[in-house]
Amino acid sequence: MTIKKIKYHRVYEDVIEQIENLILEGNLAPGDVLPTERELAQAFGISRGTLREAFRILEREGLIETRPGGGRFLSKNLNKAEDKSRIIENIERATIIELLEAREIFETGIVELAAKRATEQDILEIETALEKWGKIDSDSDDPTSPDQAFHLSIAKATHNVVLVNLIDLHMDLLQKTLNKTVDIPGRKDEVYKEHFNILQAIKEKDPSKAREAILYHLKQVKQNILSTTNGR
Amino acid sequence: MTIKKIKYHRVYEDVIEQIENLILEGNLAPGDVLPTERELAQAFGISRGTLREAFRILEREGLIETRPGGGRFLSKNLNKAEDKSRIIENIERATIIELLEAREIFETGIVELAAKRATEQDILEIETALEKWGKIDSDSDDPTSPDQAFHLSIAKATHNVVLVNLIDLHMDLLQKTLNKTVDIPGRKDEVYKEHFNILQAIKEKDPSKAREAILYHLKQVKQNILSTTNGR
DNA sequence: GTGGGTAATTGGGTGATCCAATTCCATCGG
DNA sequence: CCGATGGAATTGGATCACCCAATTACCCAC
Repeated sequence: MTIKKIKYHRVYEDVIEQIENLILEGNLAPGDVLPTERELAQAFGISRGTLREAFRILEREGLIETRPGGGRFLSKNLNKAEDKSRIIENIERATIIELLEAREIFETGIVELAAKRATEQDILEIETALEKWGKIDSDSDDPTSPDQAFHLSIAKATHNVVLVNLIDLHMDLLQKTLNKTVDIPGRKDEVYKEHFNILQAIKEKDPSKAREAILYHLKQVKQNILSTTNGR
Repeated sequence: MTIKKIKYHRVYEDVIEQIENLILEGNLAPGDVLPTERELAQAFGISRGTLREAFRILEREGLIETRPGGGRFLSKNLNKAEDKSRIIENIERATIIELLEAREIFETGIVELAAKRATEQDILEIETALEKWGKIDSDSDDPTSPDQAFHLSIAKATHNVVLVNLIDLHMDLLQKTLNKTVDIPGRKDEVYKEHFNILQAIKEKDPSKAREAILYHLKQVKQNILSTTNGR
């Protein structure tokens, strides 16, 4: 039997959940005013202070708005507000396979764009990132952040903030798993070579060559990950 | 002179900002224990209750962790915690051009995958979504959500949660702008036709045909948007 | 040392209390 | 009759004193 962490129960979290449920069940409509702090506190059987902690969170998430002296009411765009944080949470729960698959799709697009658009300055930054990767020795504590930096520098060459941030997010989520693959003997040099080829294609402004280079790289990464994990 | 909205000043927001600054300036390192509630409250010159409201937020954002009876300490991965919410904010600030460009990249990948993987059930759901789009009349108040549903149903056919959520996010962000393009005379029927072609290609399990169909559709969408806006 | 018990510390939560902004309504003036 | 006005009640913002439960630190017996 596995050992479960005992999670401390916070009252305010219950309250948040209950209020969220009320909203989702449609018992409360956008724009509706909520009962007063004092009423709700009594109804929930908790103190005003605790209730307000819950409201602070709901406020931050955009579910409710507060008019001091006036009252609290549901904000109009309740669904979207919550969706956005949920989207990231959903992505976090994805399997590595799914992440890699998505990454393959948009990183091929990124390198193609980068090959078309990279300025001399962009290329310089990619080179710098590549060199940092070359310098790390395997005892270094965090070998993936240079890798992140390399892929990020390429994304930046597209001059598209959406693509930059998507890669950013993905590298973050993959980081823990990627760490393990660097330990594979000889893998570090291979990665350097693969990165080098990508850079080369971008320098030559050859989108299809860049595409092939990143596809090969991602294929290797995938293989290495699968050999060190069980796919989650 | 323009009239500025008077923003109500919440004490707890100040506290959050100050603590965040302390962290960013490096005066506090990951893992460090924070002073006790009582000490900090006194230092800030506020009550414990207010201070705790601030901590609730910081806790939710993953910056700090709390051990009841133990104390509060900075969580190890402070940078990432904040990054994640920032990533979405960054994407929200992107121009429409950038959004469309990114979407082109990964929606082509999505339809290709969908064409390979769609089950009969998936195709049924895409058809249903398409029919709903056919039924709306232009006076309807929200013509884009059927459009969203269509593209979302295709993403679902990839059986990859990452791709589903990425499309979800993008459609959300594009929604406001897309609304306008439907008003263009005759555009509604064209969109139906374009959607139909995409579905057809998926039914035929023909990835490259699906790719062409979505590329054509996105090209049209882009043109229509550019004709109704000025690119932001 | 090790284990266990005890006291101090710390966050969790409550309730009474005051303040400031908002809302509501009765009142007054035209 | 109707709109402006000026309190009074209401409501969220914040504080303070207080108690509880979990954690921690420490000392002592073995």
